[in-house]
Amino acid sequence: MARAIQKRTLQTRAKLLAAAEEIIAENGFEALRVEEVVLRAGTAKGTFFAHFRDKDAMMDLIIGPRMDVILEEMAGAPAPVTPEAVADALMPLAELMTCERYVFDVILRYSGAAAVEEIGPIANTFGRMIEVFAEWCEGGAFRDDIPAELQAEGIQAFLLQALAANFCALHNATTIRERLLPYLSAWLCPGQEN
Amino acid sequence: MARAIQKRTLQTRAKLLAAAEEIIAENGFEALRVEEVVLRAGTAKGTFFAHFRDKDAMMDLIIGPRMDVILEEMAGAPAPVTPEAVADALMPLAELMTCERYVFDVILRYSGAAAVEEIGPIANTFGRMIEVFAEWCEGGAFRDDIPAELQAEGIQAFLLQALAANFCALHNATTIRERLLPYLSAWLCPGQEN
DNA sequence: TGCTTAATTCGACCGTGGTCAATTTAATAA
DNA sequence: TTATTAAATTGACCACGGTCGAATTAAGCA
Repeated sequence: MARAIQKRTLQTRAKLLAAAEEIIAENGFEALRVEEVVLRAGTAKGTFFAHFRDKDAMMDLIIGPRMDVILEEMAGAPAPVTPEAVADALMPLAELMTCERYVFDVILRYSGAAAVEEIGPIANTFGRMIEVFAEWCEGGAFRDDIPAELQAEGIQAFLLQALAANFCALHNATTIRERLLPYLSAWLCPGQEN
Repeated sequence: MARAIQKRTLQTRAKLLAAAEEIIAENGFEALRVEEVVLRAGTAKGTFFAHFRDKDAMMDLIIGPRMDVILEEMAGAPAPVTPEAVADALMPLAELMTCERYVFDVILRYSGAAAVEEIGPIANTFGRMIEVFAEWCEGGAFRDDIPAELQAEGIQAFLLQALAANFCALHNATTIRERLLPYLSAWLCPGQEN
């Protein structure tokens, strides 16, 4: 029969996550070593992998919620009604997503669920992102020839395009916002003196 | 003073690449092990890393040219003049880019140059891709309120969006083409009964 | 309170990418 | 031809993510 989860289990998991957050606060995501996490948490290495499928799964669990916080702030604020305002509204999320190259890689890798069974925090955030963007588009401020959800998916695609270019040697002279705005204008307000 | 590159050097490099291609042909990209490459090439492990910065750099060198072959075929063919035709024209490239999850990951990682100094084959291909797409858009078949290059970048963004969704648990019921077409129609021909 | 068994933890071990000081090879100078 | 030296190659070694069977702990039952 299925037994209840032990309190110990939750404690161990919390200790591991706390240790990870500590390391990230000190040295960034990239610098996180499983070895170091278990050392600080006072557990064995095997315990780590009993709690998280792999290192990236833990990252998913740490990065996803951070994105959610920002996303829910966006959802709570008044909907932007111009491409410029959309770009502005996206900046906090953009900043988090590009805080490190490694973070952006993890986000990309987990943006679609890694496996069919399991939709992780980041994948969920990407779904939620579409909802939030779609709500902006429902308002009627932008084009009305296509569904709001399609518009939302376009915003997401262009956001990723602009963020990826940020890490590109050829294009990183311009800022993310500068790169993003032309896309958004052309996508959300086609034909309007772009 | 600078000495000429030895013939031996080129031979070794060729042997390593040949061994890698062989392994890929047999078992796919994901299965490639550096250990196995040097074994088949008859060299030491260190030699591999004297020729390629890391394993992924070699992948860049193998995947990039494969993409180029397809891209130049696209460039040689008549330009598509409808969103449907654009989607069709993109399919061969899409198939290569998604042949393996691992391949798509490498492509994404190298699509912007990994480092400022060095623009690799895949990054080059992404630049060339914009040129080819832009030429399609110059033709005047699509919207004319924005520059052809911006249109081209949009096509690239949507291609990547559609390919990424392909690996996503939530969306992989539909085909890449099905996912791509609505984006292209809305992007290239806004306002036309989408 | 002890017994049984599922859940949890442990840590030695492995696979694989990547490093580096030492060695070998070959291009040029003497 | 021989000496010199830069380039290429070698393989033992390291770092680090991840595995697995053994040991331990605690939940439910008699």
